[in-house]
Amino acid sequence: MQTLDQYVLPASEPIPKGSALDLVGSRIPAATSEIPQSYFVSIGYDGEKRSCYLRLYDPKSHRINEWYDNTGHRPYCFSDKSIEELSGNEAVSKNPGFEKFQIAEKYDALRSVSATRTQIVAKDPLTIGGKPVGSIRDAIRAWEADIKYVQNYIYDNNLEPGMMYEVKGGRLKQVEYFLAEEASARVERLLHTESDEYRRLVLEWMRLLDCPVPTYLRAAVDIEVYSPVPTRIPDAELADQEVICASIVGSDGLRRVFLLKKEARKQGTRPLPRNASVEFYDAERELLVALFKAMVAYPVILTFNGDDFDLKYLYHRGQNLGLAKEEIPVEMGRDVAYATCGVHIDLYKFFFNRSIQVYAFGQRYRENTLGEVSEAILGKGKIETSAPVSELDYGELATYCLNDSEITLELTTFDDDLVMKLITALSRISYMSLEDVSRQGVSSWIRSIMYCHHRKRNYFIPRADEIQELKGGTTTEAVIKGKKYKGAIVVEPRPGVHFNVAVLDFASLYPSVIKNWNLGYETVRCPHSDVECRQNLVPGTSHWVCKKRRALESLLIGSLRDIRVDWYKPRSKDAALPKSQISWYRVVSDALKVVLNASYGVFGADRFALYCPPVAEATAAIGRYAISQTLGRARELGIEVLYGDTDSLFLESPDPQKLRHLVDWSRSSLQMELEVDKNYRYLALSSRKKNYLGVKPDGSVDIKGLTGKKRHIPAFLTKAFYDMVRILSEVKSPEEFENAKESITEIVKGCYFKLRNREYTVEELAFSVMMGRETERYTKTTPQHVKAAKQLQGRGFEVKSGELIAFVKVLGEQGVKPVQLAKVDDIDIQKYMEYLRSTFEQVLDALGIEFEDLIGVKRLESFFLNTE
DNA sequence: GCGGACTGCTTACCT
DNA sequence: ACAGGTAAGCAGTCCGCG
Repeated sequence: MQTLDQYVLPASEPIPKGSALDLVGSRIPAATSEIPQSYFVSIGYDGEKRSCYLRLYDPKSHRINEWYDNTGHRPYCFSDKSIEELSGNEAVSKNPGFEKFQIAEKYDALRSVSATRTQIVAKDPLTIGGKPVGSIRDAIRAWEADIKYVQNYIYDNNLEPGMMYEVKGGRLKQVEYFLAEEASARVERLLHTESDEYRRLVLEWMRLLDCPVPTYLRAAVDIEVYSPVPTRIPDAELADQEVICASIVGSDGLRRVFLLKKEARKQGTRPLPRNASVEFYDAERELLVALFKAMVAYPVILTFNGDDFDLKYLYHRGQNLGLAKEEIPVEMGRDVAYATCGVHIDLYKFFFNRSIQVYAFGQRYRENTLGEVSEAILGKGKIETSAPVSELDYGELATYCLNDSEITLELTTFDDDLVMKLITALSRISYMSLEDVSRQGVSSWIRSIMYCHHRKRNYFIPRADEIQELKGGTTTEAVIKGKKYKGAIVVEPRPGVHFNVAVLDFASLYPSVIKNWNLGYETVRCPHSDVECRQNLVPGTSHWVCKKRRALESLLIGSLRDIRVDWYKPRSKDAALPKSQISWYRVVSDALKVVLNASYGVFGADRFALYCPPVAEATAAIGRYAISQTLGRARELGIEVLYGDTDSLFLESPDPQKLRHLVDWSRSSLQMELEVDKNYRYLALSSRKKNYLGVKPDGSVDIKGLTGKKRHIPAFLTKAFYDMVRILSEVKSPEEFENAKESITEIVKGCYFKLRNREYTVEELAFSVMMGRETERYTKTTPQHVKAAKQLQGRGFEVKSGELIAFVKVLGEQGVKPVQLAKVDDIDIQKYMEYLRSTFEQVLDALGIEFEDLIGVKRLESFFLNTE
C-alpha cells in the first residue's frame, strides 16, 4: 500500500519538443461523446446554445476537449413571495426568458430556521440579471441572483475545477481520486476529538489538494504595435496602428518571431535572434494569420496584460484587417480576453493580486510591470532598447519582443511550474476555473468557497442587506479615525539592544480564533434567546456566540487552517521527502496561506458578499484577548516581554522551562497553539512600534519598518543603510558594538562628504513614490511626488496612476524636480542631510548612540560653512 | 505678515 | 475592493502677536 509520504504524483505525459506542431491549425474539436480522462480547467456559457460548456485538458495528448451541458440545468434565483404572487408580477411571469416556478425548501442560517421560497427558473442567465433593463433581479427582491451562472453550474453539479473528468457516452463523469489510506488514517487519528462533519471536510480538502497537477502545454504571446507618438500607448479598442512584430514562445520549445516588413525600418546592425525562427511578412494580415495559427495549437495561452492589451488588440486589429471572427482565436468579454482555443491566463492580473504579491511572493516585486516582476522573480528583466519600439531595427525589435514572450512563459515555468500549480491549487480550493481564479481577488475566492458549501448543505445564501439588518454594526471604537472597529494590539517596545530574544507567536491567530470560537454570520449574535448562547460573550464586546450550531465559516476556515498548520506546512520543509513533493506541499501551503490570511478581513470589508461587521470585530477582539492574556501570564512567570504585535511576543532570554510552561498554558487555557517562531542573537528596538532590527544566530537580519528599507527612499541612502546592517550583522556581543560604532561613523561621514561635494548623481538622490491616482484627483493636497508629476506632464510626459515618480529635493519654490529635469547643482543638500540623519537615527536610537556624537556637531556645522 | 502648533493627507510599512 | 495600527513627511489651517 502506498503511504502519502511515498506517494508519487502520477506525472502527465511529458511534453515532447515541438509537440504543438502536430496540432497546428487545430481547434477544439466538435463536441464528442467520448473524452478521455482530462482535467476540468475552464467553463463558459454559450449564449446561442443556451448552455454551459466545460473545457477539459487531456494530459496525454495535451489538447482541450469541450463538453456541453446536456442535463438541462437552468439559471435561477429565489423569491420569498408565493408562486401566486409572482405569477401576478408581469416583470417575472411574462418575462420572455421566464421558464417556470418551483418550490424550494432550504435552511436559512441567518434566522436559524428552515424556509420555503419560490425558485424562479429562467431560460438564460441574463433573464435573472445583467441586462440593462428587464432582468428579474431588478424587478423583485431576489436571492442568489448575483451569482455568475457558471458558478451556479459548478456548485449545483458538485463540479471540482482542476480535478479529472471523463466523458463516456456523452455523459460527464468525475474520475475518482482517493486519498492514500495512510493519510486518511493519520488525519482520523490527529483529529479524533473533532466532529465527523469536520473530519469529513478535512479529508475532502486533502483529496482535492493531493491530486496531481498536469504539466500544461502552453505558449506565451507578445506583440509590438507601431506608435506615432512614442510616449503614447496605442488604443487596443481602436487598434488603428500596425502590429509590427509578434512573438510566441511555447513550453515545448517553440520560438517564433513575426516581423512586418517596412521600407522605413532600418536594416540596422543588430543581428536577428539566432535561437528562434524569424519570419518576415509583407502584409500585416498575413502576419496575424500566421500568429493565430501558431496560437491555436496551444491549449493554454499566456500573456502579460493580454486582457487589456495584446489579445484585445489582436481581436480588434484582426477585424479591422478584414479577418472573420472565426479566424481570430480571441473572444472579448467585458474585461477579459478569452482564447477560443483553450485557456488564457493573463499573468499581469495574477501577479497584480495583492495577496499573491504579499503572501505567495513575499513582496519581492513592488511595481507591477513585466520587467519588475521578472527581474525580482527570475533575476532577468526586459531588454533595454536604444529607442522607442517603432524606431528599432529588425534585430533589436525581434529580440525585444521575443524576450518578452520568453520571460512571460518563464514566469510560469520557474520553480518547477510553481505558478501553474498555484493557480490549480487555488482553483480547487475555491471551486473556480483557472481563468477566473487567476483574475479575481481573494475575496471572490472566499465568497466562492462559502457559496459552494452553502449549496452542498442545502442552505439559502443570505443577501448582504439582510445580514446587515439582522446583525447590525460594530460596538468597539477604532484607534484610527474613520475605521469601523478596534483591531490588534501593539505592545509598547522596550528600547535598547537585547541579546538572546525568543519570538513567540500564535499559529494562524485569526483563523484559529474563528475556528475555536465558532465565529460566522450564523453564530455571532444568533437569534436564539437561550441563556447559553446569550451568555457566551466575546470578551471586550457585547456580541455573543451561538452554542447550538456550528458556523460554516468556522468549519471551513478551521479545516483549511488545520491542514495547513498540521499537514502541508511541516511537509513543505521536510528535507526527508523527495523534492517534487516538497515543492507541491509548498505550493499548497502558500495557497492556503493566501486564503487564510484574508479570511478574517473579508468579513469586515463592506463590499464582501457576506459582510458581517460583528464577525470581524469579534475575531479581532478575541485576538486581543489571546495576546493580552498571554502577556499577563508571561509577566506572572517573570518573563520579560520586550515587544509584541497582534499575534507575537518578543521575550528576553526566556528560561526554557518557563517558556514551555507558557506554551502549555496557552494550549490548555486558550486552546491556542503558541510556538517559538524564531530567535534573535540580538534585537535592536527603538521606541517606535513596528520598527526593529533583529540579528539571528546565523547572522541573517530581519529589518522591519525601518526607513532604510522603504522603497521610496533614495538609492544612496539604501546603500548606506545596508552597509550599516552588514556591520551590525557581525556583532556577536555587547563589547563588539564599539567597533561597529566606528565603522558606522565612517559610513555616515562618507555620505556627508559626498553630499556636500555633490558627488552623487541625481539618480542616486531620487525618491521614487507611487502615484496612488491620476494627478487631477489629488484635490486636498499636492504631495511632492505629484508636484514632480505635474512638472513632467507640463513637458509632455504621460503620467498614470500606479506609476512611480522619481524626483529629487531642490532649492526653490517647488522644492522638487523630477529626475528627468534635474541637475546635481539643483539639489537641496540640507534636506538630504536631514534624511540621512532620520534614517540612521532609528537604528542608532536603539544602540544608544546619538547621531550628533557620531559625526560631531561642530564638524557638521563646519560642513555647512564650507558649502556656503 | 510670520511662525509655531496643530490637523489632515499621503505613502509605505507591520501583522 | 481582506482588516486595523504605526511612522514619517509634508500641506494646509488656525491663532497669537499689542
